[in-house]
Amino acid sequence: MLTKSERTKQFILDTAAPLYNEKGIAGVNIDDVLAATKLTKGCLYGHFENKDDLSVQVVDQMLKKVSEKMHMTVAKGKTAKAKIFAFMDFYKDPIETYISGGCPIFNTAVEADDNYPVIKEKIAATFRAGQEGLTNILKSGIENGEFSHDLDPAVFAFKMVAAVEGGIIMCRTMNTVKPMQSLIKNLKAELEQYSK
Amino acid sequence: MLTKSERTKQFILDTAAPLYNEKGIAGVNIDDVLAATKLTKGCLYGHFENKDDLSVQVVDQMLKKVSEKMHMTVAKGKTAKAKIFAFMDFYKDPIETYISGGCPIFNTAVEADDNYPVIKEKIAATFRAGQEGLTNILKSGIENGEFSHDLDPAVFAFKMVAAVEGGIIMCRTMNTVKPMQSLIKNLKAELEQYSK
DNA sequence: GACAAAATATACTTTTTAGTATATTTGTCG
DNA sequence: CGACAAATATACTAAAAAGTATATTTTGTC
Repeated sequence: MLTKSERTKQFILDTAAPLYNEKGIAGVNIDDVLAATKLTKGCLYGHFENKDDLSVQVVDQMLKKVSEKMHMTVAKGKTAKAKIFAFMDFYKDPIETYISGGCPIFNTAVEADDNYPVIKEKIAATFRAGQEGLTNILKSGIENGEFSHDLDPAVFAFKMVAAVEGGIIMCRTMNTVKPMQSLIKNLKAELEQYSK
Repeated sequence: MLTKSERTKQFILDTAAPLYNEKGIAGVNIDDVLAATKLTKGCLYGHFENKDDLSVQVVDQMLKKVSEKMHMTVAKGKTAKAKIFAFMDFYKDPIETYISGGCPIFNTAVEADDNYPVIKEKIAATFRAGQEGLTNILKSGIENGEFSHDLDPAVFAFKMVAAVEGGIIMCRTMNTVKPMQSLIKNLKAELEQYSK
């Protein structure tokens, strides 16, 4: 069982996560976190050295959680095609996301880019792992005869993730889920072209 | 000719733009802008009511400039295909962008999403105008026989922008331009499939 | 169930950032 | 050229945010 301290720390991270995802790292301040958690400074600073420490840990956890969740979702697919389709469907509603504020990977990627090298590197690792995972699924689909050899796994994996994630941002801004649904349908059709 | 005051204001907007694009709206503070412009508070506040006013005008101008620039670039293409290819090539180097920090539309879209409704609506309008413009180019390409009727203009336009913009963010984070080059090649090939 | 240690709350200080009042300079036009 | 208005600089105040010292409460263990 977790100790009381560990549970509190986890509670802070969980409660702060959607705040960070919505407002961005620079947009969150300690008082926001205190208000959301209904804790006090003494308590917060008992668990985190300073704001930066909190930020890094929150983002770190967000990245881990979404990767895990994505992995679980994809793993449920029995065939390579089913796994890839499961990935596409993950954010089929880009407005009501499982964590409020859209995809935490992309949100933090944009902000970390020129400002937080440590976080940026973690996101890069997340991207690389994701690309590798999806590419391997597509490769195994080619090997087991699901897809033709004309499919370029790495290129399709990149295109798919870039399109879906870019689509999330566009849909959220324009406040409509429609284009995302068409996009997913189109990407699925594109992959079907390579099905045998 | 512009008055001295107008020139100073424009200088502030131009100098602050890359700062905003890199650090985000919440990440920029007045002192950053003063340091970059080498002006003083008295001067800055003579041109802008407050920080919010400055932020809105900077973002507004960034959106206008990038839209204009994009429009010019696309307009140079003689055929529909050339225009679409020109769009894709616009950010073919996602790291050394014409304004430091990546694409200002997407950068601000992510931050404005849950925080700045006024700016968010401006970005939404920019997206809609862009989608309409690209869709119309594709439509005219179908009408003049460049592309087959199997091409869905609106869906391809969305997919292309989403993929390219998403690709920019991924490439910047992973610090590589390679995947973007493959992506553009792939999107061009996809469009070629509909060429007659 | 008492006691030590850990966790949390309170009340403060420090630092950072935004904003303003006023002085000085600069450009423009009679 | 000189006056006057506009533009800019200086030096300040106000507000917000981060961080800390210390008191109090709670937790887990014997």
